[in-house]
Amino acid sequence: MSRCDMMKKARSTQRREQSLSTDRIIEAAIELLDKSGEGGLTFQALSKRLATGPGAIYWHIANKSELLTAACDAIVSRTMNTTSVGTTPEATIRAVALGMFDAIDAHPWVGSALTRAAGQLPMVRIFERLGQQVRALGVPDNTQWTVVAALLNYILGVGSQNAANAQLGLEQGFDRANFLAEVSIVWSQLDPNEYPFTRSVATQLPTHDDRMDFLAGVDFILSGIASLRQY
Amino acid sequence: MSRCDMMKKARSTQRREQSLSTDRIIEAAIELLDKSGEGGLTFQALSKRLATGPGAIYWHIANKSELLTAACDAIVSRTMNTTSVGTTPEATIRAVALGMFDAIDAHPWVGSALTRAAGQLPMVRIFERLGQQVRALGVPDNTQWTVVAALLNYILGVGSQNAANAQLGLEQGFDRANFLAEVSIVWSQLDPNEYPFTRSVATQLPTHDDRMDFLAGVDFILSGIASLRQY
DNA sequence: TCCATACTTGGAACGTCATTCCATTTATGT
DNA sequence: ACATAAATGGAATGACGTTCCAAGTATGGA
Repeated sequence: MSRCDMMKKARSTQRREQSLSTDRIIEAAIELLDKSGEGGLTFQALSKRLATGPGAIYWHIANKSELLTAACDAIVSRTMNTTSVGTTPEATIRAVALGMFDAIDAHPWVGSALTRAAGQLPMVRIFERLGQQVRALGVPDNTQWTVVAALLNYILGVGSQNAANAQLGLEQGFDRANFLAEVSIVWSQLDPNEYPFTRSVATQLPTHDDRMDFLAGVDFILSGIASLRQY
Repeated sequence: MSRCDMMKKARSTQRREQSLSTDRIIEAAIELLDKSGEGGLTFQALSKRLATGPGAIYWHIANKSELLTAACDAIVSRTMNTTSVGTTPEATIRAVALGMFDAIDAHPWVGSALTRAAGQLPMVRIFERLGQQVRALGVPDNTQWTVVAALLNYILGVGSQNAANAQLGLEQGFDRANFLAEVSIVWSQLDPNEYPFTRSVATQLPTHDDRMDFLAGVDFILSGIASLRQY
C-alpha cells in the first residue's frame, strides 16, 4: 500500500521528519526542471539528487504526471499570491496575466504542465483570480464564463507557446536570439506569392517584444469585453 | 547517408514507387494518431502497419518530431485550403479560426504538434492567412504583427487546451461528458471563501459549448482590433 | 549482359526512461 | 522487547526512440 493511495487518513505523526517528504521531492523537481527543462526531470536524476532510490519517491508521489502538476501548482500558487492587486479590475487582470507570463518565462516547463493539468488546481487558481475581476468589471452573469475562458485561453496559449520555444532552445543548445534570426531568414525567403504577409514581417521577428505583444493581446480582449458591458 | 540528410539533390527518379515513401509514412502516422492519440504513434506500431522495420522509416524521416510536424502540416494545409473565404476580412478570420478549431477537434494531436513546431511551416500557413486578412482590415503596418500574434496565440491556445483534454480522455478511457461532470463536482466542492467564482460557474462546465466560447473569444479580439482602426 | 555502385530495406541491438517489486530498515504502540 | 506498519532503495521489467548493419534491389556504364 503506497502512501498516496490513502490520502484520506492523514498520518497522525510523521515518521522520519528529516527524510523524504512530498515537499522535498517537489522542491527538488522544480530545481531540476528549472535547470534542464522538462527532459531534465527523470526519476533517476531526482533520486540521485535526493540520495535515495526511485522506489522511495513513488511512495510519496503516484507518478511523474502528478509530480509535474504539483511542481506547477507550487509555482502558480506563489505567482497568484505575489501578484499585486491593481487599482481597477482591468489593472488586476493585466497584473495576473503579466504575472503568469513572467512565471512561465522564468519556469518554461510550467507552460506545458498547465496545459496538461486541465481542470486541476493550478488552472483553477488562475481561473478564480480572473473570474473575480471579471465580475468586478460588471460583466453580466451569463457571459462571465465566456469572458474568463477567453482570457484564460489566451494567457495559457501564449504561455504554452513561449514555453515550447524556450524548451526548444534549452534542448538544442542555441539561444533564443539565434533561433529567431534563423527563422527570420527562412521566412524572408518564402515564396512572395504564397506568403506575402509573413515575408513582409519577417524582419520584425527577431526584434519584437514578446511581453509587449502579450500585453497588447490582453488589452484587445479587455477592450472587446468593455464593449459588452453596456448591454 | 540517410535520404533526409540530402534533401537538396532531389532524386531524379523514384526507385520503388510502390514501396515506402514519405507520403505513405505520413498517411499511416495520421491514421495511428487519429486512432490512439499521440501515444499511439510509435515506430513499432508504424513499422508494423507499413509492414517494414523501424530502420526503413528512418531512411525517409529524420525522427519522430519531424514526422509529427509533417503529419501536422498535412492537416493544417488541408484545413487552410478548404476554409472558404468569407465576404469580409472579419468573416474570413472567423472562418480560419473555426476551421482550425474543428481540425483540432477532429485530430486532437494537431494541437500539441502545432505548439511544438513553433516558427515552422504549419504555423506559418495560419499566420499568413490571418495576416492577409488583418491587412485587409486596414490595421496600420506597425501594429499588424501584434494583432496577428494575438489572434494566432488565442487560436493555438484554445487548440492546445482542447487537444490536451481530448488526449486525456483518450488515454484514460472515460469520455468527455464524464470528465466534465467529475470536474464540475470537484469545483462545486471548493472552499466558498477562496473560490467563490469557480464554485458559482461549476454547473456551467458540463453544458457549455466550447465552440461557441471559442468564437466569442475571437470576436472579443476582433472587436478590440476594431477600436484600433480609427487611429 | 553483367557488374559496380548507390539506394533501400528490415530486423536486431542499445540506451534511456517510467514504473513495479521486494527484501530490508526504521519507527511506533503494546 | 516485540510485532506491526511505514518507508526505503536498489534491482528488475518493459516500452520506447534511435542506431547499426547485413542483406536485398534497382540503375547506369562497360
